[in-house]
Amino acid sequence: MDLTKNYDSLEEEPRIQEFWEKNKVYRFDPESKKKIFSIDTPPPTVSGKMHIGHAFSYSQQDFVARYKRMRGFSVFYPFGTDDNGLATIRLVESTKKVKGTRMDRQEFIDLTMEVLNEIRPKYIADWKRIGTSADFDVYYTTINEHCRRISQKSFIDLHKIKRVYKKFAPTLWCPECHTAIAQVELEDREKDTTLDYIKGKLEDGSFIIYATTRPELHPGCVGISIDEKGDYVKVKRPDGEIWAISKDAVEKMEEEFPMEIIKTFKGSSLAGKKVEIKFAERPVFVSHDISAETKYGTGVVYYCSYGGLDCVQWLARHPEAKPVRVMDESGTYTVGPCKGMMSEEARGKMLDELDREGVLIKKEKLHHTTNVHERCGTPIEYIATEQWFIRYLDLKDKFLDAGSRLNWYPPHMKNRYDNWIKGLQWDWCISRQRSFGIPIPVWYCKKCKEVILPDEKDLPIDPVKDRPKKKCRCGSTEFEPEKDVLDTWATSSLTPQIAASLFPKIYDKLYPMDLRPQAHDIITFWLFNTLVKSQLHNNINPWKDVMISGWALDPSGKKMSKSKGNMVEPQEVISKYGADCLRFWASGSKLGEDMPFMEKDLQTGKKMTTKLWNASKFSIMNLGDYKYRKMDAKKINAIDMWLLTKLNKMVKECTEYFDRYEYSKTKLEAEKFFWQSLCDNYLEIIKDRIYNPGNYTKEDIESVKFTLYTSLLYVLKMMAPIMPYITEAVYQLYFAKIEGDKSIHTSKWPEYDKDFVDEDAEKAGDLLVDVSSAVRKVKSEQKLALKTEVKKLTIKCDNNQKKLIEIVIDDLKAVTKAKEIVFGKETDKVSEAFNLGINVEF
RNA sequence: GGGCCCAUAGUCUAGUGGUUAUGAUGUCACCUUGACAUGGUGGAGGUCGCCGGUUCGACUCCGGCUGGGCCCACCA
Repeated sequence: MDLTKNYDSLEEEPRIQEFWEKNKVYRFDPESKKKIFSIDTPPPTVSGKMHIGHAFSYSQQDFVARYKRMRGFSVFYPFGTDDNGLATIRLVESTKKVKGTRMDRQEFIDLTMEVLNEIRPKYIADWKRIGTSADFDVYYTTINEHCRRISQKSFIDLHKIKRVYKKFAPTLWCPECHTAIAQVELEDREKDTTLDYIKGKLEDGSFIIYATTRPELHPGCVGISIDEKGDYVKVKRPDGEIWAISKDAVEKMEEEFPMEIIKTFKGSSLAGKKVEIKFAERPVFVSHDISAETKYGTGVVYYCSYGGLDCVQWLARHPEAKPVRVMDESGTYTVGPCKGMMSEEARGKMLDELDREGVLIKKEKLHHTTNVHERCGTPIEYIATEQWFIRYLDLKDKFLDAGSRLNWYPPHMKNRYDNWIKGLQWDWCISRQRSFGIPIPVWYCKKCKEVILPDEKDLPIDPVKDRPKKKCRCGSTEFEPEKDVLDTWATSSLTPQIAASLFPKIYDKLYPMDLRPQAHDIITFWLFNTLVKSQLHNNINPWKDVMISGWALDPSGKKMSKSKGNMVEPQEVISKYGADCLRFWASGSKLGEDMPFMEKDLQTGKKMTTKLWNASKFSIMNLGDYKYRKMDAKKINAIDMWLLTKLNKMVKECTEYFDRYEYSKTKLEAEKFFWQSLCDNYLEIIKDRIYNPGNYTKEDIESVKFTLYTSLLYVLKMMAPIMPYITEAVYQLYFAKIEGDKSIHTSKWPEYDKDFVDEDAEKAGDLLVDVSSAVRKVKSEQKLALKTEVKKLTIKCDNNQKKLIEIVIDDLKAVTKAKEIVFGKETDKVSEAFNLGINVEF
């Protein structure tokens, strides 16, 4: 770089990045005596490409990391990738055109590892390119040996304290992925379907009418419920048929189905009645249940194993009803007329069958939301299988309490956490029926079925390949391996422990961590799960602070998604504007707020870069061979003191903002100081001193150079966390050799210095700016160039103002090009905008 | 249905119990001045979503409403 050129971020940034890497500027030194600030960096899921939302929130995290580093902390800022989950499997399946469930287990594992090793470096390169100041040597992938060991140890430890258990129970199941999934992996999908009204035959020949959205589950019907306190009726149809429905339902149905009430009674008199349900294995009995309400449907609910969470809960309340298995792991029906079909197809078939049997009376159009698996969009089923769970529903209060001990930035994000916990319905299902992932470290004794756990020192293990080192308690040496793997969240919920144990000697200094930065969409997944693990294992919170970023939205403020095709790729943006511009944009949103992505905002960052470069160019050229030494505040010129006062106040504010993770306000203040005070005014004011040093004393020149040097350096430092490239470029060009730090990013954050704060000087300078502004306005109105000389400038003001202006009168003359300045009353032009009037004679 | 967030010039946005309501972008006029035309100066553009209340005074605090967003639940 040299001063004559324009700054080209596209050319310079890769070079600067290389400089950082070569000099290991962001290296974490475990031996350092500095106080540690540890960050629980989110490990992005390796999925091909970084998206703009990543660029947005990772930039925001990085502002903080860089700030803390400059504040003198030894910043522990590791980097990991999350690559053991379903997302990875899907990536491999789609790029290699294979299907994990149909491949040999080991072959698929090998293939997946191969793909990961190939794409990972390219993927990480995007994070480096946006200027992430993590130490990329402090690295983990959630599938590597280190993570496998810690994750398996976590399983074993929780098993020992009986927090992990295995149970045959209905589970959320994805028929497409062939695996159990967790509540948090569900997504809503709007759907048009029908609510089907069906007749069940009572023993007296009358019919009880129930409505369902899942008629295909008839073979699995296990019961019918009503509200025992509700009002029900028997009605007579024109053809003589007798129906039993709730009283409330009559109103809704009688228009379409003429009916005459012949008897009114309480729901309780239906209880115990036997009902013949078509295609059900055996007759079911009417029972009371709290979930049945007369005002919904017909007031009669039919329950299947398993139509949904409600059915699962109903079965738990009705132990007399035994579940019937109707489908296999692929969601295929194994019994009844729909044998061999999946739910969608089965629904149509079953409706035809029911119609033919004469029990289908009505199909009502219904628009509702169903749960689908977020990874593949497949409607989920509930299937009873054997799964491993972490038992935590009993600890809701503990987690709520732990959550309230975290410092939330911004505070209202805690509500999402609380809301989630209050709504939890299931223990945490951690087993997945996949071949790729961290194996659940368990064998079963073939003889006595006892669970055999490996020794901690042997971890990680793969029970399919490895064998237990000792006999079962019953003496048997025959074992069955557990084939399931752990859900990826079971591992990624251990990132603080995973990262900290990369440096075992200082583990206690790293964990619990200082900060968890992340976006708001995964509060319920990652944040909550991490807290759970830390509480279960160590009874402590995993971090002190959590900082929640918002999302990057599309230009019209809509969420970006692949399906909508409104994604913006950061790579494109960077190759056009550079990383500083992207980061500048990301710094414009308040923490936690979503922000629409608009290309013109990148232009603003570009302008900022150019302005920083040009102002630096001007300053450096004119500082010449200036030897910096701290000046005595008493020897500083008034107008210089004006700027230094503003500078110090800005430093104080910006520091306070950054300590609260309010990087956007820091940026705002620093930008305002730089553009308005420094560039628009100060640089113009001092030009006469700079260009005509002969007209000034040595002290005047020393003062201006000291001020210019300090202000520019401070501005660069304040902006360094946000725009790390341009600030580094200028620092290297000029300041590095004087200041002695190898990088601006390891230099010290400026400190507020009260010696350089002078209220009178600030007021005087402000008056100067007001007057010169008014003069500019006059010149502009008269269509004159700003350099036009003023013969006589008259200022009308009070005595206090006069005294202040006199302090800076030479600078005022210089900046307004006024030959003469007088104070007086003979103003004929009073500017409305100012509380002082001026008169300008040319 | 529950919870949370948001509403400020055409667009995006800052902000505070009393100022002339911030900045960007766009727009209009002027200025090619020895850092910068990727610039500078100035102008126009707002009943701060609506309705009440508290207050001497509300864009700001409180309540309600409307609209938008997010999270959660449910729709048998």
